[in-house]
Amino acid sequence: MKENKDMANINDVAKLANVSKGTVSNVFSNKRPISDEVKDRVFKASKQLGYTPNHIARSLVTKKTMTIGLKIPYSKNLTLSSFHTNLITGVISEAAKRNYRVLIDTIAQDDVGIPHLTTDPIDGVIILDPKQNDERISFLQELNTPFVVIGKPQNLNVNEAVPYVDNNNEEMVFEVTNSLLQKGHEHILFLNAPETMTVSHDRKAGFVGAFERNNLPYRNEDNHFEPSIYDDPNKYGYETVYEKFNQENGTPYTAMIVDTDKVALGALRALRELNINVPNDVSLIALSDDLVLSHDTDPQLTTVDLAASSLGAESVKLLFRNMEGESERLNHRVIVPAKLNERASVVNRSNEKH
Amino acid sequence: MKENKDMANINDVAKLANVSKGTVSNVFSNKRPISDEVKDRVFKASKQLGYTPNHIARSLVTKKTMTIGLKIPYSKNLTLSSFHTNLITGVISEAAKRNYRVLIDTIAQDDVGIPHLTTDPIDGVIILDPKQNDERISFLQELNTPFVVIGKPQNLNVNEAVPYVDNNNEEMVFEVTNSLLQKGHEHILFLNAPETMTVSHDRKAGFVGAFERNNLPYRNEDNHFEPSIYDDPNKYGYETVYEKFNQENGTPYTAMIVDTDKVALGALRALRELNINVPNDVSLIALSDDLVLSHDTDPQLTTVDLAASSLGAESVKLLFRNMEGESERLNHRVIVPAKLNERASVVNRSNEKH
DNA sequence: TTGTACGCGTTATCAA
DNA sequence: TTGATAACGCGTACAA
Repeated sequence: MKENKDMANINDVAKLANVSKGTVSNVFSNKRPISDEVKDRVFKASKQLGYTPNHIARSLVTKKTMTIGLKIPYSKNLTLSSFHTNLITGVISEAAKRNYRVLIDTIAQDDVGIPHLTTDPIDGVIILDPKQNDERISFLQELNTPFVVIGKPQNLNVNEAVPYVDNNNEEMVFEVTNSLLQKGHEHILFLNAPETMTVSHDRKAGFVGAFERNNLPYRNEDNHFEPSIYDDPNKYGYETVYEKFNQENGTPYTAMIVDTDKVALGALRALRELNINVPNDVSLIALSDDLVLSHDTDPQLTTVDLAASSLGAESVKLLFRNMEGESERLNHRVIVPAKLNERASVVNRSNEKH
Repeated sequence: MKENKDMANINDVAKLANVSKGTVSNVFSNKRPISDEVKDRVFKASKQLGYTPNHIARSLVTKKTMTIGLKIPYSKNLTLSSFHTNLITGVISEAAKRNYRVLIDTIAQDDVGIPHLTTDPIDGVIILDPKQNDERISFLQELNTPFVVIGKPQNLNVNEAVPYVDNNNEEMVFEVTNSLLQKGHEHILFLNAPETMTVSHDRKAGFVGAFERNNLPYRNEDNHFEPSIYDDPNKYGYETVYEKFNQENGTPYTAMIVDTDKVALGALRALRELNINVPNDVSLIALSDDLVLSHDTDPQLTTVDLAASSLGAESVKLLFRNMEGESERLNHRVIVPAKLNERASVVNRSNEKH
């Protein structure tokens, strides 16, 4: 009965079971066949001593931790959106299929550029919210740590292909914008993500492209990047809409595309206060991931489902391909298509008797 | 230029900088003062070789991983609710304050009883959703791993005090029920959590207690435990309400308390289809954590905020007190009060002209 | 500061 | 085939 004593180790078990260290090791790792009789002795001794193989010592020699990292940057306080939640779920579930677990590591935006003082106890890492010339990417390449980016990396200083998983952002916003233009909306406001995020440029390209395709004039102020001052997306939606729509001479836009579900909620609130009806006065589409939420707004929100869970799962798959060293021959890029869910917040103006 | 070679280790650096291993170690860990000149040599050599201290080797000797585990059981597929999300946020943020990170470990409900084959590379662990006689608790005690339970553990086979963090569930449901009774609701339906979860019994006690206090009859069918068949809480709310309220002779209840926000959404949907108005026909209160959601239902939902983020943060604080060995003298129990947010989904029947 | 034992498994290599 | 032996991985800590 060694109670408060330190845990038993492999030597104690070997001694008690009258076998060697190596045999105990093989019993637990199944690397070599062991006779049932010996196995039994070892298990009995282990149970008696309360022995469990030490994960750390094992990792030291196998160089596997059975863990992948997930690096989530945050701006001021950590707040996980439903996009994050779904993405994390996808990562965890896919990792679990391979008996891997997920180490969540949050970093303040300001610290993104600072290298870690020690290597992480992980076999690979998924990084979120890549910024232009994101220094995390060069660090990881130096350390030779397998990694995958969620979102489109734009590192000009890196010549190798960076593996990443992303939505078809340009195409997705093109399609959404195009469908609005086809429905007779000529003035569309886009509340885009912050300019520092690479995704915002793809989306802007799709937005502008749709106007060009339809031979309609695009004005630069129609694309509105989120200013960095906001840490509350709801507030961003509310204040921006209030500012843009609080005008004497009618509503300047007949449709809006907004970055996230939370921005949409803020926008809805502002429009309600301004007595602007959705969808009759203004149609609204959110690039969103919270399907529960969108069903329970009034009106039900037309959204683009970003399939965050798939993004997470695909990033794990790609990461494992990298970890297995197949990276050279494989696609470095996985595109997860977004899906338009049409609900009640969009109206067709062509049919209207305006 | 050792590129594809293995990473440099402490010996390589020591050799190149012309110092001993120990000195290099101290330069990185700051355990002993080192002259600036030597420090500089070491840093230069490290940079040249791309050396970073190996976290695993360090853990092996310090016996610290700077990581805490978070064990989340799931029933069928892993789905993280907003309660989980907030809780995780609280855990991560509080851990980050101490330079700790969080290893998320999900376990299928069915596997809760199966011991792990190796010790986890963590310094302590937080476990969620304790069940009656949860075997994880005895395992952790055997392994001497510091742990904290979120929710009330009920292990009859364990005599020691189990440290846990919980809401004041009995009191909270008592208050909520009491306030409804005071408002003239005599028939209240409680869609409780599954009977297997310890929390459901505390809540039932508060529910029943409020009837007793008000000298009103409590009927056993008024407390409805969630059957284990559901893995979708929305469906649970929808189907149960449909079944209970789809009757010829008027609505059998004038008020409902439901377990989570998602159950509330399902309940709202069913009531809408049954043409039962909330709150005029039936008042509704959700034991919920999603403040965004509750603002955007129609009507806005009266909820009890479970303060999941605080639950997470407090559990980390308690865990650290345990890890520092102070457990003997300290409180093993932290209660995080829930907070009633009154909104539009509850009506006062005493004032009505019924 | 330096040298060196140490922690705890794994994995050749060798022996039976 | 199975079992035993010894070297190894990578820092830390303590005596010299």
